[in-house]
Amino acid sequence: MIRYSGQSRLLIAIDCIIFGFDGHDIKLLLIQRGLRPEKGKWSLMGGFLEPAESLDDAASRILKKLTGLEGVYLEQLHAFGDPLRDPVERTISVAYFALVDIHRYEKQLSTEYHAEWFLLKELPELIFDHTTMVRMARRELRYKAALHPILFELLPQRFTIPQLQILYEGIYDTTFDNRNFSRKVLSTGLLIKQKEKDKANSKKGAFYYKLDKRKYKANFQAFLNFIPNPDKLLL
Amino acid sequence: MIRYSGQSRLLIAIDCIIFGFDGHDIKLLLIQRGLRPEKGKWSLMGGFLEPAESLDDAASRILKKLTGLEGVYLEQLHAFGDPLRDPVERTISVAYFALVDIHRYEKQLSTEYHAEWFLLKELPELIFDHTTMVRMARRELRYKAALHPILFELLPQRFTIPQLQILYEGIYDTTFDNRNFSRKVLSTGLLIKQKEKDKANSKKGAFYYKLDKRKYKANFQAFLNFIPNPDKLLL
DNA sequence: ACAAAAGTGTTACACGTACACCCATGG
DNA sequence: CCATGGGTGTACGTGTAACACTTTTGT
Repeated sequence: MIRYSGQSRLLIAIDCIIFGFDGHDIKLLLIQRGLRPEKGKWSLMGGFLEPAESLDDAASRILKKLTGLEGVYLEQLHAFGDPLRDPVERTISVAYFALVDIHRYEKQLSTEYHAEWFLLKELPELIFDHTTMVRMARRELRYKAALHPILFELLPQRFTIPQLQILYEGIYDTTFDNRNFSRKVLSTGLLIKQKEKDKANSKKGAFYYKLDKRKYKANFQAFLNFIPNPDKLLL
Repeated sequence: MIRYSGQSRLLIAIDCIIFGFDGHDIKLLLIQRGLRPEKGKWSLMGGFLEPAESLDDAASRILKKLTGLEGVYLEQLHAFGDPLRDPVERTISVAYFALVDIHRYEKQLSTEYHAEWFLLKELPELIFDHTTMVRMARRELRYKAALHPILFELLPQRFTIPQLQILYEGIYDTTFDNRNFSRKVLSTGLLIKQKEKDKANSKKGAFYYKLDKRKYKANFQAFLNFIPNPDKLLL
């Protein structure tokens, strides 16, 4: 077998920043590290890249191993390669962030991996550079969510506009005018109104909506500033 | 020395997508690959990660080795890890894209690395998955440039608004209304008007401008849609 | 009846776009 | 003195934000 000579080879890890939303707060799924060093400390779910799999495949595999979920939103965030980031041995980590509907995941919490949901605003200390990863993922999520209808990935199939608003308000740590918010969201044409109402949170009740998957996929582009007709330009 | 056991270790490459602008067209700097296989075919400038350097440092080193330039805009794009992307041996490539002022670089072209500027619209066939990398970089550049004043990195210190417009028009492959364009750009307050005019391209002459570096660095956030007061929200 | 959340109507205004028109200058 | 590209003034329309007000229903 021919190989490139004279070069060093390194471990490749994948780490997953897993976001969830319980209806009130944005949460992050963490595990208690099973390996030494830092055993017992909180960590992102991760693993090593295997010889025959792509980075995306590895991220999916690792996410599934922890949550049992498939087909969730998963996107490469950044590669982290500081020489000292892992004290055991030099390791490059490719971080992915995932958006999961927290309700689809109510299983082996605290069993095999000692996994637990933490409030994004009250995270424990994390191993290595995982805090940096989370900070970058959070920033990226804010960024993307401002331009793309990505946060629907965190909601159940059926949801109300007020629920969506609480989610957005959590992401941006602010409050919006509910009247304008619902109109703006509906004006995208991405939502399909259902017949039933959610009466858990108010007396009047808020209509449920579902995402129009076709339009959702088709409208994933941006609509921007600084350029006259951005809609027509960006792919 | 303790190491993680039972895991395979891989080569890490860095590849640089280097954009330039000559006043008319957007260009990409490519080299002729010196290694087998695919020796002689066109390729992005790249190299292997060395044991003691970070990914960013490696990208800077590789960029400097080819262009002699330091302090240019350089940003991680994506990690590519398809198991078969390099036929010699499995290699993870972390791609970076760079924006350089093409005028600062008029040196050893076609000497040590057989480097050459190609029109972005007329690239030759590239080795491995480099065409995919370029496509992603181009997309990212469009995306970022629509939100951030990033394209100034491609211009010399002193430039005119019409030059800037030609650059934007090249990126988005379209034309803009020059009257509105200049006003919009000036309204950002990022430009400082100079006393001299560039009379090379018109009889009246266009004033030169310089970038207000302080404001430039301060105003690197986005101003967006979908969210009521995005300016105040995104960091 | 009342409180509380959901949602509609209306208005003011900022901003993007279009375009008539003026400016400066070299040939 | 006119052709050419640079640039200003202005008018129009769309989209966003603000907020008064109506709807619905459990207690």
